[in-house]
Amino acid sequence: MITITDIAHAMGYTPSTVSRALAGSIRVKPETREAIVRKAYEMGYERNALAANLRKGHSDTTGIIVPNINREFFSNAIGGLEFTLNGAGLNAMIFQTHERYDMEVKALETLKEHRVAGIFISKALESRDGSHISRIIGNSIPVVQFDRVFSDLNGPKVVNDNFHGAYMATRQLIIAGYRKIGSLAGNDFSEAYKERLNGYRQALADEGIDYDGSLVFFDSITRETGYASAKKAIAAGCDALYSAGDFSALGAIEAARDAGLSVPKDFGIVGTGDEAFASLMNPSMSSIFQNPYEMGRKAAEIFLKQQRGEQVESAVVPMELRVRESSCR
Amino acid sequence: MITITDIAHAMGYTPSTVSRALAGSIRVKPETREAIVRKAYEMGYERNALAANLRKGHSDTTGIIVPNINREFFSNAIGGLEFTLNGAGLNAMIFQTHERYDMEVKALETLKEHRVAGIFISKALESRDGSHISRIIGNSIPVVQFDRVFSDLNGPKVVNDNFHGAYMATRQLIIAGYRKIGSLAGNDFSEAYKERLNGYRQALADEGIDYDGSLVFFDSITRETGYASAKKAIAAGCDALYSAGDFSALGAIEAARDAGLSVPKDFGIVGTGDEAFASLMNPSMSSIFQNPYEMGRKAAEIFLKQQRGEQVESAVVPMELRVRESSCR
DNA sequence: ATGAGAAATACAAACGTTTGTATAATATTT
DNA sequence: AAATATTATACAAACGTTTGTATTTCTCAT
Repeated sequence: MITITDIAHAMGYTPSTVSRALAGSIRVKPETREAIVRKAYEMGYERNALAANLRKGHSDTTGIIVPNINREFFSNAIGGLEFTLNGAGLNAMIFQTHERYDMEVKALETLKEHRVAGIFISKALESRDGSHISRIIGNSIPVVQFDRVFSDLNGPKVVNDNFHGAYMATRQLIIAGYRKIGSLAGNDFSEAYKERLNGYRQALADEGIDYDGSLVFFDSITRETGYASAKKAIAAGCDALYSAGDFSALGAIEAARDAGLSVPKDFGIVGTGDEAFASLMNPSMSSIFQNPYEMGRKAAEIFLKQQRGEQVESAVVPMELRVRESSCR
Repeated sequence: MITITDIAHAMGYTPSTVSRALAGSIRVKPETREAIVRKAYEMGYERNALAANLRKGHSDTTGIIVPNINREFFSNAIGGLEFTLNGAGLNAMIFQTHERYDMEVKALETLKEHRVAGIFISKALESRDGSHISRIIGNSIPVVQFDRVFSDLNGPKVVNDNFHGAYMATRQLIIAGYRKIGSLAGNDFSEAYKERLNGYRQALADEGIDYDGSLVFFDSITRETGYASAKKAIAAGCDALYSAGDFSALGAIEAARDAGLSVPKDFGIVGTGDEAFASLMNPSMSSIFQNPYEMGRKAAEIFLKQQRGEQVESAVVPMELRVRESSCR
């Protein structure tokens, strides 16, 4: 494998000059620079990023930690991150935690070992607080949190405007004529779910509907739990639900059907996340689009700003209500 | 940041001994090893993977190149790869090509710069052959191809048994009683699609149905092209389709509905890929499951084998027909 | 022609490991 | 007790860059 030293020897220069030439430094005469670049190409030189990173003390690679990459939301957020990072000459190592605390710790340790330039993280459900991040990373590596953030951990965060998303969804159901609207609120007491619940409550309040705590179901937001909770909601007389997740909304639709209710005529629903299947179902499902790609882009931009030494602050990405058949009777 | 040299100085050993102790070498006395490990922990030592990789001449990181991570297939294949690689103490850098040749080249160059231990690649549609891989990587880094492989590029490959998948799908449609069965065959003349077409033809032949080339549509397999092709197929009298993709199958269902046909009573369909929406639709869509997680695992195992110097060979992963409502009248 | 200043390049150390070889310390054999 | 074998650790180079400083070479004004 050809090194800059080989090139230097072959041309009678020193490695330092070759290094600077290849880096495009103005400290080397244009003609020599060109000659060196040409020679490097001829000799089939490939820069060793390992050595360069070691010498520089930090890597040109960043780390992304997410619960799962096979969710619409996260894969698109990664897409946005990658796009912006690549544009700045940075790469990304991706780690999945599968919602497990120990895997999150493992990922952080590996990224620390690799002296990555920065870390983007969306927390695992199992992780209660951000103390492990402080412990492992400290402030040796800039960390940008997105979507699922640790409320106790300082630093820039990119989150959705969950309050307004849930507000719009609930309001749309009310306007469509549904009267007894419950909610599948999630069981992870993260900011995101709290905010969604608040948005739901505010929408009810603004439209003069009393809040009824018995119509709010705190459970995980899977298809199964959604089905079970919706069954209870229907038994309690609900004619609509705002669900903090799309899979639980799907379960709710199934529960409504099994209860002999027609969607959207007898029962309305709006989900959250706009998973691909939401628009492909029949009837199609209304959902709140989270704009994950944009969140990824924002997170990366905040990091790049921070890297340039500029002041950074957290960002809120607006959600977008996508009204489809399931919430329009 | 603490280094092994710091630990060595603090304890009166040399860096080499500390290095060996932390690596668990038997060349250092058990008691010293333990003492060093304890001290390292106390001092908050974090190994610098950059330095270690440089010295060793290769990285503990591998590279994964896929068209897009936000497809059911690829995100799960990555999941399988990661699971196996992590178990062997390896990490992965993921790159998306977005089906573009130039991005594939870029990814390969970056991975080469990083002297990754191995590369897993599923080719971009735009890439006609594997000459760029030979050119950039040569045999400096082991490459394992999966799913979308370059037929002209040697080395281990992990592919689906596309022939049998398509065969089973077509046969199921015949057995269900459909008579004039066309195919949405894809327009990318890769092995995968060719094999699917062959499987389709063989199933027809085995059931004594004549092959009619006019019922086979070579086009990309998007929802839109699927809709358009299915429209023609219906006009030509088809009562069923085997689609080489799920999105085109979805388009076909819409085309059938718009033509006043009921699915599956008047029109049957089986897709390929088993995207999440296939099971969530109404009627649910039959599809061939590609077992991407298993493909990822296999690819990683082949790589690990190769790394151990063992003989490796390509693998074929069976597909699984998931019969649902859309193909059963 | 000479000296100052600028431009171009050389020198050398450093980043933090790993690893082959050498040496010191201990154990074993005769 | 001396010679040998074994074990434990030290020494030093190397991986391929980057970068601060020193040196040489050139340019230009005096």
